[in-house]
Amino acid sequence: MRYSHQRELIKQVVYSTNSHPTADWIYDQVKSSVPNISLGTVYRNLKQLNNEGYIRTIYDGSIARYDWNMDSHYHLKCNTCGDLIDFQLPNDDLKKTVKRKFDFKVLDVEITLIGKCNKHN
Amino acid sequence: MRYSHQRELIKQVVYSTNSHPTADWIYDQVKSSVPNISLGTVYRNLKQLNNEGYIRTIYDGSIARYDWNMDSHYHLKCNTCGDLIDFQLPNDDLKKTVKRKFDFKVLDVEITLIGKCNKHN
DNA sequence: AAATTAAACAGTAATAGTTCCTATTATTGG
DNA sequence: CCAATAATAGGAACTATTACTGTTTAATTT
Ligand SMILES: [Mn+2]
Ligand SMILES: [Mn+2]
Ligand SMILES: [Zn+2]
Ligand SMILES: [Zn+2]
Repeated sequence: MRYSHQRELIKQVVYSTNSHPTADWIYDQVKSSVPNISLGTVYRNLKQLNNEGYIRTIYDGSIARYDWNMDSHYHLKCNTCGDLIDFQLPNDDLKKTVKRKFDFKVLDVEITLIGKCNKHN
Repeated sequence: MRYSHQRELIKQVVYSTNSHPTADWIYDQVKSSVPNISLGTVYRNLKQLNNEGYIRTIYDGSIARYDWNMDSHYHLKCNTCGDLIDFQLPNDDLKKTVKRKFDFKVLDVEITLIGKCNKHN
């Protein structure tokens, strides 16, 4: 992967926030340095940064958000303000612990384990 | 909510499978009984069935799938064949237990807890 | 049973997020 | 410096979903 000014800026923007930004938000930020960058460039580079392991892509309902934090961690999603908050836990008694530690009322738990099923051994 | 033939069929289709079907797949199924049903009708009714608590909507990456199983349960997503498989577990030592019980190699765990954060008490 | 009312409909246009295409520009190894 | 080609800007295309509108249908009232 060859160096590109745009990709470097995009990476910096993702690394500058804990807000799990969308492509659009990142686009707006980078535009202040490179006014005529195109949204396609943002998406292309986000995908590359994802594939190279610099960032990860998480889906918030149907929209993609980007996360510089590559540690194994989970997210609390507030369905009032939309915030996505990092958390890390030993997996025991999730709801109660989250209520106690984060003062976060869990209404819905979504767990997806991604991997390979036994059809492909 | 007034009775509708279309909604009844849509509900039956969702209840007839464990595959967590997409709107499009449901549309195709229902078309065999009601050839000129429109996709908008499928989406509208799926949303109503969801709001009335007959089915739930789950997001598989960026696309919506529908699930008749209203019990608290989780999903295994195979990233080779795309299958979404139900599972239910006490939340302890997830990866190892899943590997042992389901012969499913977990590459990535996604957990989202949806609720309300402490800003809204 | 006919008339009335409004929910649900089919068909289609619009929207939003994302990817694709192409001619041009920028990076880099030699 | 130059040639090779990766990356870009700008815009078209695509996909899943929602919104709009005139018509049909289910339910309620005469
Ligand atoms: Mn995170
Ligand atoms: Mn399920
Ligand atoms: Zn909040
Ligand atoms: Zn599989």
